[in-house]
Amino acid sequence: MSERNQPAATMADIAAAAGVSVSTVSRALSGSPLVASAKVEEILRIARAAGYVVNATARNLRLKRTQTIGVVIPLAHETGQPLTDPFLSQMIIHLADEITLRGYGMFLQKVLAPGRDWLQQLIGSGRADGFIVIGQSTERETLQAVSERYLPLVVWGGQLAGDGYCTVGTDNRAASRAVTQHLLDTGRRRLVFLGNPQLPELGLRFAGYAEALQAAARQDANIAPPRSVSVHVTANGAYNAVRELIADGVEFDALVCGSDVIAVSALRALTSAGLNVPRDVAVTGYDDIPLAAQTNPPLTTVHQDLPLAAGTLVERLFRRMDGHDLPSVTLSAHLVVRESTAVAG
Amino acid sequence: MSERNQPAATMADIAAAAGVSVSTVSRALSGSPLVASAKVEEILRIARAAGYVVNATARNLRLKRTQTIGVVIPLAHETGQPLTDPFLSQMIIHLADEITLRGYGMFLQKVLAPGRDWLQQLIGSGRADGFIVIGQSTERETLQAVSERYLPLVVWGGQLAGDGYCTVGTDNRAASRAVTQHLLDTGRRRLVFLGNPQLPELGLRFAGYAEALQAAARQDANIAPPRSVSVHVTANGAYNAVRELIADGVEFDALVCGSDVIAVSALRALTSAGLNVPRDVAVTGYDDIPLAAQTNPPLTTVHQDLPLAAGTLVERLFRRMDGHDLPSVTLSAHLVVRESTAVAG
DNA sequence: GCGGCAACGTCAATCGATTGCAGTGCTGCC
DNA sequence: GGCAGCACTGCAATCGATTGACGTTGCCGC
Repeated sequence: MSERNQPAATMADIAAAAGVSVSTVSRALSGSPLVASAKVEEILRIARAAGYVVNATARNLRLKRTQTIGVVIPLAHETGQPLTDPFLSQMIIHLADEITLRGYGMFLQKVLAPGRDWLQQLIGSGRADGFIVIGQSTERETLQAVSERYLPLVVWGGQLAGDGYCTVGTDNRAASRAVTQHLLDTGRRRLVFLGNPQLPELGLRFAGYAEALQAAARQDANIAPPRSVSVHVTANGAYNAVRELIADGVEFDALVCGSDVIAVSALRALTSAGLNVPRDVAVTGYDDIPLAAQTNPPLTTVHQDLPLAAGTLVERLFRRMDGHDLPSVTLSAHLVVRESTAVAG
Repeated sequence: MSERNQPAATMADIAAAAGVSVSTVSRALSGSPLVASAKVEEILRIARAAGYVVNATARNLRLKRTQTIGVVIPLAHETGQPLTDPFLSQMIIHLADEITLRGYGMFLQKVLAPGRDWLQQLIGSGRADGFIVIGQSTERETLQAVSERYLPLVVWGGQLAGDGYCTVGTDNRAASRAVTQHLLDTGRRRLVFLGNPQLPELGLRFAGYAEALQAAARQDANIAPPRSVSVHVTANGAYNAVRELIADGVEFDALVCGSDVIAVSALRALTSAGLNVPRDVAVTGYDDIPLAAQTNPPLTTVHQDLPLAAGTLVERLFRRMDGHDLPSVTLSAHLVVRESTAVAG
């Protein structure tokens, strides 16, 4: 093992071996027409034999580009607890696909406790040519501020009025309105929203829910007013919240959950409390993770096209890296009705 | 927008603003005791005001370390088809956690069609200080060759005799033997293995399955010999394979699936063919992804501790980066019995 | 035989930071 | 008063590659 970790060969080594200058090696390797083709062959042969690979760091420094996209997951709202929402992790895989496809690498960074200037720090470090931020967390101001001076930045999340940064996301409000309307149409009257409306996406979903309820309440006085219960995105957050709701004697016949993960946890809580879904309580989610179709009963939810979402994020980002200031995009999402909201009876 | 994408400030700018040399700024920023504390304060103030961030590329070049871990997913065995196994994506998130915790960044790279020297290329590029390869795919020789000359490399996967690289993984063979034994104990006699044994992990799982069968066959002549059906890891691979199995008239009362994803797909196929699980056919998986507990019926599978796995991978890697040549680790995994293997009747 | 023009290579600056070594200026001690 | 010594600070080399601006060589034609 003595040969382990020998210093890697440099261009100078190859140049020496080939009896030419470093410049010539550099040009040969990048296919410049300034080098005689016989020489290019030779240099390539030597480089290959030596297992030489151009040092990315040096090249990046010189060229001021890294061929790398930064993907950032801010988790200001979550203290501790590794977040493992399948939606999130699948998104990352799809982003990796899209980024790899374009010949770029992906620099993944979770930001657990965003300090002052966390995003500026990341951007300023020059590790990536552009950034995708997944989820706004509670960091809207930061995103807003940064986007005013830095173009190659795209955010997955909810599109809020007044926010100037480029977002890609589904129409959370409309989809949530549709979910709520579906529950009302199937006879539910006391709907509780589960999720933290501080987070932009969940805030919009809550807004859609509230709108649908209020509109319906004008026709039907039996409809309970909007009510939201904030929930930690941790493993048992929703479970505990639902158990408390029941313990507190709150009456409800439907839970509009801010995400599928919350819904799955809520299902468990309801079942463990002896309540039947959908007979006693209907439950809806959001995201349509693979799990949603398999729960018992299967979950009514909102389907988001993840590959399309990832593709759109990356495509937007690359066009912004080219200097185009593109606006936000809203992707369509559609209601998927399953048994968790089947008509009681 | 005219101020967008202004060239980032450099250390020289800060030095000029503070009326000192670049060296002093560098020292001040890295907390060197060689700089008068009043001056440090001043430089820090100026740097902060200017939103200055040390350029990571330049620093990396100079220091010859990147504070970055490369995570590589080789997919030689899969042509096309973005792979979205929840196990894999969850693993990535957990790795990101562990890596972030240690103050490192994570460079994620999917290698779709490994060419000659793909891993050497990646390592030689100097983008990361160490590499974690997730899954051996069909690249054992490459891993073997590289590991002889490059220490900071850890592989998630199956541990095969004769392989010299450092792996972390569960005892696939023993766990699979336990699964198979469980099926035999509950009365199954014609067990078919689903998965591609070319892949080390699946090969070991197949081996465990075959061992258990052969041992039992010595007591009971009714036990059918081992039989494996290779399956693409794509969305419908297992579904189609199972349908074909049925169409071909193959008799079986249990499917030992190489992974939960395969099992879920197999469940669908069986159900769609009018077969009842577990009455007509028992089904088992491997990984215990969240989905496994929620399928209908819930899946008997092998639980792997993902956070522990990720933690172990990263811990091994860091110690190898420190120059310690640690051996492979086998993590324990345990059988989780659910209804998909309930006793018939 | 020599001017001139391709064709091909090399020199050296550059990217932005780090750090060993060499000052510089001031203090204090004899 | 002179000098050793300390506390800072700056110079310049360095990391490894890229590339514009020059050499150099060879060959052709007149």
